[in-house]
Amino acid sequence: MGRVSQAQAQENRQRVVATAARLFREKGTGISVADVMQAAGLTHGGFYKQFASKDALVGEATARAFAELEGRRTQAGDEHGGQRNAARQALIDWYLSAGHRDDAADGCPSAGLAVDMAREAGDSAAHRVYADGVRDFAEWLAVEGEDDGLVRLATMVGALLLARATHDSPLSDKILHAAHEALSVSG
Amino acid sequence: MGRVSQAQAQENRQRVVATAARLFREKGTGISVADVMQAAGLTHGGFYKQFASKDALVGEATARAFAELEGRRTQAGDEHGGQRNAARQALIDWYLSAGHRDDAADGCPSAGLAVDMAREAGDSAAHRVYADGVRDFAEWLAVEGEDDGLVRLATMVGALLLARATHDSPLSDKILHAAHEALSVSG
DNA sequence: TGTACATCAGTGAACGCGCGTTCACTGATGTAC
DNA sequence: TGTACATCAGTGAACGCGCGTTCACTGATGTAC
Repeated sequence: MGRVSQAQAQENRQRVVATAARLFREKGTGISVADVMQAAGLTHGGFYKQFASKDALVGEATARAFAELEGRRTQAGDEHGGQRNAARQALIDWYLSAGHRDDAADGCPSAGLAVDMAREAGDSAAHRVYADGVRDFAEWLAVEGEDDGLVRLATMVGALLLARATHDSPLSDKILHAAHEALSVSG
Repeated sequence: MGRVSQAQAQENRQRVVATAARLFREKGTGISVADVMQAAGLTHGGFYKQFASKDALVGEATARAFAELEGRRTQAGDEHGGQRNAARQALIDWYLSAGHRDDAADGCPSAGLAVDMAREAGDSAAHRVYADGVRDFAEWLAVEGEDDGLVRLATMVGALLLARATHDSPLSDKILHAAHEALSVSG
């Protein structure tokens, strides 16, 4: 193949991060470097020209996934003209939908990466990014003057993960519906 | 070593299942057969004399972990003389404690195995056992005539997994406390 | 109850395979003049 | 603006290692008489 332009190299690098951000959420951070590179349309040998290690990619991909989530929040805010309650409800509608359950790759990293973060060493870059992302998301979900959003987020994450784990059972839809109703009544 | 008595062989088999039930919850079902066997005090070669495959062990260990959870529920019921509300509150107290967060091996399989179930094929024995276990647990958590327990369970699982994923941050305790308060007020 | 032998739980080495990471090589890009 | 050459993104094969699984072997247990 030979050398590639600096602009092309940066584009390739970003594609690897974006691909990893999707695959880590869907399959876990255990997915191989070779699989990520192949999904990004490259061979695995070149990975270490762009990243110091797989851990470094996990850190960047985690940040990227939370940036995508923040994009969804901003979009929900824009679509509802800055009305916080309506924007929050729109995000909750998406969060507890069958679509989100069945598409972890484009979904919330608080849920998709939770177990991988729990089982990893505690002082990594990914960890700090993850904790910051969870805190920001909870703050956005908070109802001003009433709560800090942490319980609302816990209910959303728990319902989503339980629904995914029982995806082959009628229980899966029941969990989503029950959580959605609970979070729509009390707002 | 030579042959071992049938009673000893059964005891060894049960020890492997119990060890796997702990390690799968703590480290995920990705932990190796060799590691499980070593933790049970055996060499890995003999594994296939007792189990058809690693998947078979995952199925049995999942059932065992849910049986342990059922034991906790029964114990909570006994300790409160059959008073359902008090027993439920005792279990919630344990569930949302730092001790449970830091000891996944002895903890709730609904939470500890959720992501592994989500990422596995949908028609395994472990899946059916898992879905049944979640359903039973939710029913036990339900407040008769008021709800079906699914939202309560989702909040508990979500708070526990988020607390584990942020275990290196002050956010972790905050999540547990917020969820515990929410589930103690509304009962 | 004793003896002779078949059974089989557990051992330890090996299998093919995929992992994260390294490296010699390629050849278009970027740069010095 | 052209030319000569150094740079380095990407390739493809290889590394040591651990995975799930298999297998020849051991020798105490269980059983037939």
